[in-house]
Amino acid sequence: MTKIDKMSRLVEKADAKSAKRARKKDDLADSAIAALKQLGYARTSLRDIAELSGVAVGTLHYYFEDKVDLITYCVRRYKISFMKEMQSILSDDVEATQLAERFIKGLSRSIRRDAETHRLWYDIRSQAMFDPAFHEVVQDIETGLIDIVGEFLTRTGNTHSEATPVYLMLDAAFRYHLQKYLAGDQSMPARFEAQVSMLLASITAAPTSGD
Amino acid sequence: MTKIDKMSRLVEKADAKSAKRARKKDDLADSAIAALKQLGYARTSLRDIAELSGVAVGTLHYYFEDKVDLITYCVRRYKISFMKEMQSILSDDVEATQLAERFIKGLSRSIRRDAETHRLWYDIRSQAMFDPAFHEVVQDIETGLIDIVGEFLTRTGNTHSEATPVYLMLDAAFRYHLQKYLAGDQSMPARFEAQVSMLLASITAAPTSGD
DNA sequence: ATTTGTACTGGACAAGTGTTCAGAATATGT
DNA sequence: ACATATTCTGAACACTTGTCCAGTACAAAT
Repeated sequence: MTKIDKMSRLVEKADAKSAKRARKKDDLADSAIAALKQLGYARTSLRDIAELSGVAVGTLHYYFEDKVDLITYCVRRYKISFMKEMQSILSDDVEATQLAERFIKGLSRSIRRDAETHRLWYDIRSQAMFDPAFHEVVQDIETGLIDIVGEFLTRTGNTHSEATPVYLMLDAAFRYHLQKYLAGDQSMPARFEAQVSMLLASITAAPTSGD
Repeated sequence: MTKIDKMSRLVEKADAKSAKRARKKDDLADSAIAALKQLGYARTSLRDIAELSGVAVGTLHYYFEDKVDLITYCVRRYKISFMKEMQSILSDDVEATQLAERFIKGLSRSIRRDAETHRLWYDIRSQAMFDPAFHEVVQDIETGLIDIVGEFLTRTGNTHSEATPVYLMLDAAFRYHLQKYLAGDQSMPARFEAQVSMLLASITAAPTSGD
């Protein structure tokens, strides 16, 4: 066995180790998300998470630096999976009008299915206004979301509309209907679809100048 | 002195009492707001507030039921003063285009001047997604804000636009630029004005159907 | 079989939390 | 002047918080 063989062996081992560690970390994150989406950032303690994960509190600190690290990891993880879902809709090979419909339907479905998880995002985004420790996650995720909206606009032939204002509009509507839905109003996902369709039509109809 | 005179005296006294108590309560609330706008809901303790107010912790409980009562009182107090400010702009006797300009300027000025206080609103609104104790304040304030937008639309001759979607748009833009402003970008209030002017133009240009 | 390293435990710690309440201080009414 | 009511205090209470770390369990390599 050559020296290089030995080295590559060691590298493989190390990779397998860190892969296993990463898997476990994600498992813990998933349990943490389940806890966080019920109580929110401030009211969920590490003990709550540990209990729900079936591990000791110390284990959480073994995989995550501190509470902020754990929470940001969770938010990132969830929001990225949501963004991938939206991306996959955008990669569908359908015409513009159908794509818009599918996109909006995807969002309203997400309100119905993952309302509790989404509120965690709004929670952290608000925290970021007070705690710079959350600036980076929020910035990253928000940039990603704007990118998706930009791609959506390109795909639907609205190259003259900017991504940011349209994202803001979608985000506002999403948040508002999510809030009402969580408060018990079952009609909100449908209303969301109607309102967004309308707004999207009026915004993309008129050309907007850049800044 | 008649019986009725005596009674009305007592009533006066009682009124003066409760008026004084109300004044003190508002004083405490103002101090509390000063503390809350720095740290946010979850991270501000009653001791922080008491210290900044120059009273003992017990005094806070003498005027407010509990922490939630105190916080909701503060948010309401601040947000109502903000709404009055906006209302006063709307009562100016100027033509439609000028009014729109003033209104937007009023909002961007509020970002500059009261950024830290506004984030408290977004904080509580997010908390409401988890804690029903905040549902009422959030609902009340949001209804008030939508009313103001409705009045604004009427005054600017946009009777065909609905208040809610326009509020959502304004809120989203406000929040977004506030967030960036708090993160250090000084150019945000100006950008906010530009973007809102643009969006308002495109939204109010196209008629929207009601639901 | 023994060493070495990783994975995990759970008790201890110091610092906080909201809330309560007996009692002191102050104001009010007579 | 006195008595009554209101306003305010701050120590005490019972809990919770994130973090740390000595020690255990387990796996892998020699």
